[in-house]
Amino acid sequence: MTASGRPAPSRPTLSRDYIADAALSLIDADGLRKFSMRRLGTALGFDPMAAYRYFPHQEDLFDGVAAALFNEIDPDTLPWDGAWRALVEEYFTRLRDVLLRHPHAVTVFATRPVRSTAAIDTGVRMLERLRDAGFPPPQALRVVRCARDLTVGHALGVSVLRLGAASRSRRPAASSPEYNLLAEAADDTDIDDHFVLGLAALLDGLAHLVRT
Amino acid sequence: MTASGRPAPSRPTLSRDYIADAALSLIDADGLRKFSMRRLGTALGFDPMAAYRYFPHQEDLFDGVAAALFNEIDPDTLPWDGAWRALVEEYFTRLRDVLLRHPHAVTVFATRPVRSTAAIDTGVRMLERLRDAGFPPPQALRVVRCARDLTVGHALGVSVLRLGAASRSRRPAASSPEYNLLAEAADDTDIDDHFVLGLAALLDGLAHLVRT
DNA sequence: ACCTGAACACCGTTCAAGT
DNA sequence: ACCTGAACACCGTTCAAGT
Repeated sequence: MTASGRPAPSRPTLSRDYIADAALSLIDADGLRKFSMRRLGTALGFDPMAAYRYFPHQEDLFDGVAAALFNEIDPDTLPWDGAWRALVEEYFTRLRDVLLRHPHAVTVFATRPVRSTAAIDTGVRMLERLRDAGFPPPQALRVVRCARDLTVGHALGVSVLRLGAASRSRRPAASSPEYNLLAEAADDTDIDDHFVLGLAALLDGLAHLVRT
Repeated sequence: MTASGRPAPSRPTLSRDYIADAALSLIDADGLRKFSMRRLGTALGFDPMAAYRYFPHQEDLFDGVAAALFNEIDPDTLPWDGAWRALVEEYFTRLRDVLLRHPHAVTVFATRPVRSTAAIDTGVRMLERLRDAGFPPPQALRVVRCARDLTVGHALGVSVLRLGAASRSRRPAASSPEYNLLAEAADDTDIDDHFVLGLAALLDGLAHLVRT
């Protein structure tokens, strides 16, 4: 494929997608704090500035990372032909699963809108499906935005707690009786098991927006 | 109050709270990207390393900024004696309002748990109130976590869009008919008006957890 | 035309040197 | 004992110099 005659097993052909995937891998491995454009360039086997030939700014690269995360949802295999409720639950459950698989990258996803064509097409298709199910488009948009806010907020909160648990686990000693109520309740509930409950409750509460 | 006899109108007494408030002001004014420990020190009128005498790491300072944001909720004036539903709605509505007043600081709040005594006391009080209203404490904790996830996710999403709207407003031209459904729906809905709807729906859907 | 790395203007953090 | 700023090991980004 390459014009050069080198063996070059360590120098793949660069492209925006390839670089964005490599950036995500680097973030997964070492955390967002340690990520840098320079480290990415050398990790790719090129000079430290290599990524700049494809992404003029770090922000643009992070847009690509967010798009890569979105693609991991695999939106084409969603149950588009089923009930709106099952579609929305599956979509956002997948989004949560993807984000929790990449705890170091959740903030990258949460701090920018994903405007890739895949993301826009999926958004349009979701609105169409909800409209066909009886939601006026503005209400359908509100449903999707609410579910997205819950999902992203949840993934971010869980990731923050899981990543922080290793480093600074300064949970205060259960001394005061007041603290015990919170501590005991926390010990009895997994850190992430409220998502299914919350998403179901949210959609229950929003179902009445059909034909309003 | 100070031991020195200087006029010193520009050199206030430093303290952790004072520095955290100053850091929040600096973030509000110039954005999180431009914030630095050095800029904070000089903004306070001291040497660039001044903040390190009170916060050993930037992370600790950001914990203080998050605690300052929490205090802006003014939890003591919440309707603690009213219905659980009104209490939870007011609490998270205030949290949203605080965060939207500080769009540059939302990520600081969203990326760490607030473990100040004020935050813990408020959390315990909220659980007590929900328990008295009939929620078993683990379910009460799930209710609070769901509402927090929705609120933080919402504030983050809205802040990101508002801050990004000025700089890179690359919304594609409404060319394709497919795009129009999303664009038209977006034009007809404010970027943040789904929060009241979503929080109400969520709490509607969770109310059945009482006495389960 | 593409590639490379020196250079600029910054960071967070440490710590030796002052007072 | 407290304060200060030089110094270290980095950044993102630009751009002159190479090929």
